[in-house]
Amino acid sequence: MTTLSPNGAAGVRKVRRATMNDVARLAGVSIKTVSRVVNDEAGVHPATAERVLAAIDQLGFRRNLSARNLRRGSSTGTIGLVLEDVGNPFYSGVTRAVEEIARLRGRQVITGSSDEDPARERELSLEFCSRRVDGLLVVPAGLQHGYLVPEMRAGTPVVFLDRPAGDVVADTVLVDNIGGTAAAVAHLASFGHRRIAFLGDAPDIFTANERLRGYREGCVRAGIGYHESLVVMGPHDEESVRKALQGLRNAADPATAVVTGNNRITVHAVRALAGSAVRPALVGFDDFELADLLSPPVTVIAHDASALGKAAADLLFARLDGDGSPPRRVVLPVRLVPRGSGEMRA
Amino acid sequence: MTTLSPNGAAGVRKVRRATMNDVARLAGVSIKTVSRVVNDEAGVHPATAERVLAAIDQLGFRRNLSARNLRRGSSTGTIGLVLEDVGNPFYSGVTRAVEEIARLRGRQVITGSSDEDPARERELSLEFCSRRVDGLLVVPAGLQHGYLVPEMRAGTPVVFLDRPAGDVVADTVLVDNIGGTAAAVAHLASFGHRRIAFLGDAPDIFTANERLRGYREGCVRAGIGYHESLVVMGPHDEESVRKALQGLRNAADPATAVVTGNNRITVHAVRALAGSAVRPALVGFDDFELADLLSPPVTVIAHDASALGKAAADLLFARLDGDGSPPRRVVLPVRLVPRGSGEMRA
DNA sequence: GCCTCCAGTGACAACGCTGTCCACCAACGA
DNA sequence: TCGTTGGTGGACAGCGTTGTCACTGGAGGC
Repeated sequence: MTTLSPNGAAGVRKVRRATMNDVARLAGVSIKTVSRVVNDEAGVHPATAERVLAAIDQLGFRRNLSARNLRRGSSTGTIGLVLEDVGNPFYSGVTRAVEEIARLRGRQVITGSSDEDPARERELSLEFCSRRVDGLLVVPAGLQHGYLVPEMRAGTPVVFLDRPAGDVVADTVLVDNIGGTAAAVAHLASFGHRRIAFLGDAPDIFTANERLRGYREGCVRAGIGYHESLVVMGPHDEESVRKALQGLRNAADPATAVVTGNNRITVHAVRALAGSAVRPALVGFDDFELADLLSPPVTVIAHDASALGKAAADLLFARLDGDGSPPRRVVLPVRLVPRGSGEMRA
Repeated sequence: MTTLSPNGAAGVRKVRRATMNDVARLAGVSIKTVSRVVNDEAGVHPATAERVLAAIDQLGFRRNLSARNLRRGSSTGTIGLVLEDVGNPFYSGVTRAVEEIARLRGRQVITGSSDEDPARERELSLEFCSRRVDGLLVVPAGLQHGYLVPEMRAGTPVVFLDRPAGDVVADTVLVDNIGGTAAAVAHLASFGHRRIAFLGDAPDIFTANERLRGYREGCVRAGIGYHESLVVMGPHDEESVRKALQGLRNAADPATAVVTGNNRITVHAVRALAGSAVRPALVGFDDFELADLLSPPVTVIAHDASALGKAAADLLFARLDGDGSPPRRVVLPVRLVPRGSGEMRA
């Protein structure tokens, strides 16, 4: 059993790491021979290799990948992933899927959360480019991505996911936001609902806006008309969702059903509605764990975080493999999962 | 509005990126002057700087951080995070917290999921070391970490989190697993429960084992005794949890309460119990979203993923700042959140 | 007029590694 | 005997950057 303090002699920091040169000196061979051993190249006498390996072991040598990649001009073996918040279950699912694909291709993933801040998104993306990532996956926070044009032109493929880039034509993987909310409205209307409200995120967020469009289309198509008074958009913490629902209930002609624009809003709504006797029907965008076990359960528009991540990563690697076809836009389908969240009118 | 295909001339890949040399040639200055401009060093004539910046812009130059770090021998500005699964909400919370601290220190985070596979954990950790991460955060999957000793000795600080390292004395941040399950048992016993079961994960997982110990201690302390027949340990998918619960219910002296060993098991249990008329009281380890909105709500032992990530990252950066004190073991407190999940006996 | 000083600039080496090319030494056939 | 081959090993350059140091020319002091 080895037990060792991490710092060797206490207080000593920044020990110089052993280099191939050190190994070579210790083994009494040239640095090139060490390189050959480390890279499993042929043409080294077994006895020599043995000596080199012993020296490597003794010095705790580990080859410096930066130097190797610099010299070989080869890829850094890294891909960058910029998203809104790794802590959000949806994006962590995306991250996991990307990691999985990257792993199959022998790449590491370096992530960063933009927190919906365009400046931060830009900072992260460019930082990753400076690190010479082989490719970049970006969930756009802002609307301007001209700053990535030089990077793309220089050969770093970029794939946008969940939202499109603002002013650049590039590979993009989206989900069918419009179809989703339209289906939600159709679903509710099929149960006789005519006063269907929409609670969405800030309208400058692409997905929020698309989902509003889908909602509107759904209303028109269902013949129940689009009424602005039934729409509340904006940043949604628990309190504002509660207020919005209150307003919709107290109106002259109250809403009997609500469509929520993303998982956070849905959860806030569920919490706000808990315990109240008269509850509007609820359909939420994004599925979430335990939605089926609430009472009533929550009908949702489900889309798959890992499918999104996988599609984007696959596209990125296709580009890395030399696919030079025109930029693609992939739209992943969504799926209505009916769970009976009060659609049946009393 | 700039619109540009990412690949420039279709099909052309791997364009050589502009280097400082290219910029220097274009601007008609020496490479060193370009370096000075890029690094905001004093002593460059404004007009010269202007020319250089124009060239940089025209070529889409971005300094190569690998080369820079190699030359300066300075940090790579990266820290590695090896965990079980970024897709798990608990670990994604950890990731987010680590990212946050890293960001304040101007570092990027590179993550990898081990999937509870020791070989994969090792592979990821060593890969990160080859990339010369400034430090490493590891959620151990295995019990042997001697492979990290050379890295630690070479000056890469390593902090283990959530679980301790197997055979290395090193910085570790844990949560109070034993205290947590003990408190859960005490809580249930205070409501008169005497037949309290425990459903835990595979016992070779450190946390699972600790939580079992806490459960046992709690039972003994509450004077209700420890009965092996009330304990089910092992890999837990939904089906096996369902069967275990059935077994506990159909026993001669059935359990009236259940303690579950982690969030996944808790969720499976909730699902298995849904709809049944007679339900045991339930206390779960790990809090989870919407636990309060289930009926009945679920009492939990809560611990904070972001607190764990933050504590570990803080410790790592303290080491990077030169803290050479002996390895520390930090144990974060847990908190019982009573929600009334059937503790009251009928 | 001469010397000093300084702002502005560049030449060069080196970070750790690998690709290229060449040297050396046996053993072999002619 | 010589040239040739194959196996083994090393010298050297250079990836893209920065630290060191030295050079230039014009301003200013005596």
